[in-house]
Amino acid sequence: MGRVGIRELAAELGMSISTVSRAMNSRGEVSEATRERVRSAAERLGYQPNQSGRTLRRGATGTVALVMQTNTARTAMGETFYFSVCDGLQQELSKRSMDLVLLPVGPAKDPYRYLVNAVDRHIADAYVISNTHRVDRRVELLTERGVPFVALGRGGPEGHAWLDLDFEGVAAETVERLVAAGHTRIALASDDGDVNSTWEYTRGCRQALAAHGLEPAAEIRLPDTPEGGGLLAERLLAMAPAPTAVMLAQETLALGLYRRFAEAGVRPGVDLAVVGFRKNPVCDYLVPALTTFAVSLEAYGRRLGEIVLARVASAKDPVQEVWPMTISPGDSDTAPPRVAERLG
Amino acid sequence: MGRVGIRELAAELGMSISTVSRAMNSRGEVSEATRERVRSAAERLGYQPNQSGRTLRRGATGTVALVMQTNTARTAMGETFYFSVCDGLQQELSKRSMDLVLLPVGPAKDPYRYLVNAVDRHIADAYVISNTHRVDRRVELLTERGVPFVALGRGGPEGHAWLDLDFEGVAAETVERLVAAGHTRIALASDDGDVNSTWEYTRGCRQALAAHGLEPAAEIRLPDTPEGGGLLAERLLAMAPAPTAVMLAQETLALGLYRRFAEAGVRPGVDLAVVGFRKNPVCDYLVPALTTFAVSLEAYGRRLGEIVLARVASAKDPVQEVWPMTISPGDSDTAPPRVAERLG
DNA sequence: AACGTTACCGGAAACGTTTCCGGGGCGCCA
DNA sequence: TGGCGCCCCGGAAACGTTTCCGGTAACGTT
Repeated sequence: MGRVGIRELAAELGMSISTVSRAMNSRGEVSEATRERVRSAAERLGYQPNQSGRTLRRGATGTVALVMQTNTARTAMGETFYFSVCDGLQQELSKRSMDLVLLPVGPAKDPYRYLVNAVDRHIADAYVISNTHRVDRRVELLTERGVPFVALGRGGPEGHAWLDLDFEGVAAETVERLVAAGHTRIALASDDGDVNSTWEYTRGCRQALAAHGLEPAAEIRLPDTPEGGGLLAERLLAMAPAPTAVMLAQETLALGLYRRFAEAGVRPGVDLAVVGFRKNPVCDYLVPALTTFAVSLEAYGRRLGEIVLARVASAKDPVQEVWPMTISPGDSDTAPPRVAERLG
Repeated sequence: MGRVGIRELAAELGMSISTVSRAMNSRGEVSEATRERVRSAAERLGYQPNQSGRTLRRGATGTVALVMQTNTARTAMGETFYFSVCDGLQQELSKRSMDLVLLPVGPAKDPYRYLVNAVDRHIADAYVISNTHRVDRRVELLTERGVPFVALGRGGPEGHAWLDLDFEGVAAETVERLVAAGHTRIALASDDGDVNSTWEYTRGCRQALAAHGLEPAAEIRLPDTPEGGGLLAERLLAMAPAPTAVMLAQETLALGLYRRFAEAGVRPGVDLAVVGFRKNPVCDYLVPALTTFAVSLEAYGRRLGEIVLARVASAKDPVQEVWPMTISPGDSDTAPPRVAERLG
């Protein structure tokens, strides 16, 4: 049995295809009775408007695309992040009956070229780009073409809509917390890529330290992997005087850091304070539990959805918003610095 | 400036749109010279064939959809399962210049209805469904409609293509390993959902134990979360005689299990053997490192891509394949059972 | 009774592409 | 030189839908 199109449905009902179309889309003038008749017949025959035909005529796809790097080597914890955000995003989009698709760009592909292709072929009506860089050509591309989009993360030239986590806020609060505990030699560890998020975190950290007349004891950049955490530990152990606290822009580093420290007999939370950035389920189960900052990614995704919908509706007044996070204290930064001093 | 379509490009070149189309698709009779001329002009003007128009005419979208549950509670441990598989899948699909999109189905949505909708609207030419259940209506749906698909995981009625991890093999090897070490009271912990994977794992475990005249000391089912792991520990501690080993169908359980054991003074790998299923980056950094089974998810994804392409090409001879995994020994199952006996 | 208004519906064009069909050159052979 | 086949190319139909435009019937108003 072939697929049933609008023509077949109209023939079955003995009416014109225009009426059927109107009834299905609840738009234009059509009587309530026929609308109901069409709807039930469509249900019965399993008719669904063909997406390509509709898109071709309407010029709009009714979908939003979230393009994401699936670079697994870098973002070991990345999947749950995206999934949670997607849940919230999808919830919000479905209110306007828009769909969400995810466009995975593998490590072999060039993110820019990938996006150009997607935009050219008009895959979606709006795009969410993530993992924004300090200078990001994708932002230029999308603004130039007039395609609605929201950046999940700041970066690139100004004037576009973005939503981002509160990197400075977290950095500042972390510094306050450590300084209040008496720490003065605070090291800073982050990913060695040029994603914008670590740049913001680093900047926030420097600013907050400067407010206390301090500067980072070290700024160490390495791959955002468990192995990178091991390297970080080596670097910290080699320093003299040793820092009494270390701030991690990526929690993944904590894994290797903890292990290397354990081998060296250094106890996080006792001999040295460690604070991560974003809480994930694993953080609580590290020993000692890692102090991080929690955020409802679902709510974050919902807000993202709101912004996307606003963007589709109007190109004016781009929202630029920082999303707050709340501290989730663990046992990894309870060390008073005087204990740690003995190591130096 | 409006989007440039095939008509504009043809006008610019002074030739017909049919020739342009032929040149762009390298099909039909067209001279090498004009092909080159068209290609370069397309490049220059930034022409890309409109996807909807093409799809409408061709009746094929040129994309494969991987539909995946974004049930975030489930995949709590820094997972990159889907991402890694996507990388491999995408690599393989791009050889036939097909695209990959990911369809996220949130916890609020009904996976079956979601798929029905996607298929009706002809989102993709082929589908990969994951998280297959013991009886899975989606399999029936897709076979009935004659839509090419591959199940990432067994399940549902027979006769369709699937690719799955080697649950029985892993279960058998784990049992052999534990029995060889002298264990006889082996407990089995798994997710309390009805996904097919845990069913296969459990079955393989029972079979392997039966071959030694044994049966599981317990079959404990709980939520696949860190908290579930805590519950698991409670259950194990309450048993008398206590099992000397526990097999985990999901590694996430290890997080809560380790912690609750630590609180109770029970040392995994010394007082009790623990073995997980699939290795992820965190497993190596647990203390003690969790014994699991490793698999190249990228290669797995590439194989998946091959199968999908074969499915698109021909509906005959569905591939049904189990993917091997290799043990990655940690320190969590080195306990000889005689030590553990003292607990019972 | 004539006319304007309203509510609903049908015909047909349009969206952008691919592909079938036919036709014009051109070379080759008899 | 005529006929035949081959290589390219142009015209036009088709894919399935939405929407503009016009038209009919019913109804109220003057």
